[in-house]
Amino acid sequence: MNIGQASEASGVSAKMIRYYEEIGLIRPMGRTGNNYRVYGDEEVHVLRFIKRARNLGFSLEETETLLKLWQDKDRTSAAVKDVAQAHIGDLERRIAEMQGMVKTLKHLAHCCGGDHRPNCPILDDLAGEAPAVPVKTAPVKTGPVKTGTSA
Amino acid sequence: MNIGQASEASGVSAKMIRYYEEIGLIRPMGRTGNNYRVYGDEEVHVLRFIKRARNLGFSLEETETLLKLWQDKDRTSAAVKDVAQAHIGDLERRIAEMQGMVKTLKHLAHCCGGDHRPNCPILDDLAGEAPAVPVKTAPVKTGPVKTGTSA
DNA sequence: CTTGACCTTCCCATGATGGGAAGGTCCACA
DNA sequence: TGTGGACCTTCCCATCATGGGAAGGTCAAG
Repeated sequence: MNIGQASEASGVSAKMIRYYEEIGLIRPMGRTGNNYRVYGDEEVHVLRFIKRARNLGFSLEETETLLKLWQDKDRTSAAVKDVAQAHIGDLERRIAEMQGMVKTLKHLAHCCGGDHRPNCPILDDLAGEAPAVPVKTAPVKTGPVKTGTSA
Repeated sequence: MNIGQASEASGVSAKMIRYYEEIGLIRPMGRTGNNYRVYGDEEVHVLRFIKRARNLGFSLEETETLLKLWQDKDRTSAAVKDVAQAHIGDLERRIAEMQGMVKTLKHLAHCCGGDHRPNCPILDDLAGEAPAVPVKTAPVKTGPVKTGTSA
């Protein structure tokens, strides 16, 4: 199986497969005489694992950890659960932060006429005048999570 | 006022102030004889506007739009509201996507013993076996939003 | 033998931010 | 007057995960 077929079968782009190999997330594949990478079902399975982890919002680093745990027969399910729960915490923090933004924005939008006149409470708020809702969003790192359609 | 003081007064790092100037978000500042940028209250006000917009999750591009509307006396509040509502939609999509992830992850974590044994439904799910919850997250772009403490 | 669909590597861009080097400037204090 | 430290300047690099595209090799079918 060439990289194109592995890509097709796993849902991971050829570009990304090469990248994952480059950063050591997956082992360098064997090559045919023409220098083409060769993949088997085993490799596709790994790629799908990665794909699924990414779809659940795990970073590549977390994904690597999970991948190692998956391949480690002496793992404890507690170790896996820890990774998952840390990630859940991450997501929940980011969700809360964004919900705070939405709340403020909805309030401002509600107060805004949305008509032909220039007067606008949204801009007033941004400009620091009329601090309608002094929202207190926590200092949270709202990072990646770029997921495409999930598997 | 030097860049350090403007930074202090606006909450925008000196690094970012220079960057905003470079990308044309703010006008190039005047310089003193020693080539230092000089800032006045006007500029600090603009920087705080940007800071606040960023805290509400607007991208720099959206922030630029808002900034222009703010400075345009012929704007309509409808135009501003449109930008805000598009952003609310964005945020809500991302929130929904992340909530889907959390839901799946919580279910998996719940099913996971979290003990010393290797058996783990989380890994089983990632590996494609036992597709416990075939979550259907929509293909949403869950991008930036990196906000620090809000103003 | 040509055409087109693959594959390869290499470099660049994204978005917003920080880190840090190398060098100039300014002020306060001894 | 000198000097140290706190500023400022520009320039380059890193992040994170991904895509775009160029330049060139390979292969299979027509």
